[in-house]
Amino acid sequence: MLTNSRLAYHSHDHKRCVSAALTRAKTLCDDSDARLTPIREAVLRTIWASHRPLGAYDIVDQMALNAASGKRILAPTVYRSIEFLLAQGLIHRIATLNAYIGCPFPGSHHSDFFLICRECGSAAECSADQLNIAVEQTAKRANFKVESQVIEIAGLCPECQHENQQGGLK
Amino acid sequence: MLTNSRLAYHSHDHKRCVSAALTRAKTLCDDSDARLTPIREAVLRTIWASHRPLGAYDIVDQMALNAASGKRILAPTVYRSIEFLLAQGLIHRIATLNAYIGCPFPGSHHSDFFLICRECGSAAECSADQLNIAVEQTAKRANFKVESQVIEIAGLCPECQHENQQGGLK
DNA sequence: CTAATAATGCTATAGAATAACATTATATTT
DNA sequence: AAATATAATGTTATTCTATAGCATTATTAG
Repeated sequence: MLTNSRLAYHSHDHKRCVSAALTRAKTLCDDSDARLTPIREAVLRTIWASHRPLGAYDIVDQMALNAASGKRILAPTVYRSIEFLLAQGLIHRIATLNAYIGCPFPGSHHSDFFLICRECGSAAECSADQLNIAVEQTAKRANFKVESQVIEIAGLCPECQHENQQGGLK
Repeated sequence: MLTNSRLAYHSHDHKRCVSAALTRAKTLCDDSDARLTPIREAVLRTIWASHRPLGAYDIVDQMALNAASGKRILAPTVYRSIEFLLAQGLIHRIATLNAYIGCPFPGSHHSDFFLICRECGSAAECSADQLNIAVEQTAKRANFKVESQVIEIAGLCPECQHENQQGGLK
């Protein structure tokens, strides 16, 4: 099973996640003649600020804060960057949250799903053959031809399960 | 595998789907002391007009048409009915479409998923142990505690695959 | 019958996403 | 380098989805 759940839910040197994501993004865009402009890169960096899916307007606000000097990047521009990053496979949309999250392993073709913690908000991306096979087989039994799939699982991540136990009834 | 895919994708006597859904709804609401008011029933009937997920504002429009005489039912009222019907398990929300669809087998506890045809818009609900087990096991490997899941699969239903073949390159 | 609770009506607004068109930047061709 | 085409961004307005807040009406409980 391919997953970034270790990183997503536990404290770690997140700067490495960000720099790795940006490096991969540059490489992939170079290879496919896609233009990772400064704005697009800034949007990607903003999304990668954490492992929590981020709403489009949160991105707008964050970018305004970070570039406190210049002019605001407005919603349509952010949405265009999102569209670009989605097309490149550098980010994913979380339908149940209307939010966006960085893809930890772009480039590798994968049918992915997300484990989203309702407590801390962090989401891990996973790819499991077993699940993809189950999807294919059940669809096949209905003679349905699968083209895309959205699998979003909500619950408690390891850390937040632990904290809930410690916290008792609170 | 529990599914209504036969009905959802193929022509059938849909009036029976509607009356069955309404009968079940009344029974379930009676049993749980939930009040299936005329408006709520009308919303449920509107959603059951087809096997295609229906947007909240489409419901608003349809209800205005049907009750052409009296006064319009406005969005907040429709959303309240939706909230009620979701709570009773009589309908489901399709996150990828921001739309709502009748549950063909309410009352039975089931972790369900949807096969949504991008061509005709019809969606079948399915419940497959194999898929639920796969979800549980993959989540377990990440030490993630599952509470709810959204699985929405898009593609082509049997009918629309067939039509595409017949239509050739068009 | 009255008080309490639930449901609906109604207005406004929040939140997510895109349309349409102007402007600027980048790439391509000559 | 200049001219042209293409891509990206700026800007304003709007559409679509969903809910907040409060008034009114209906239903239930005592």
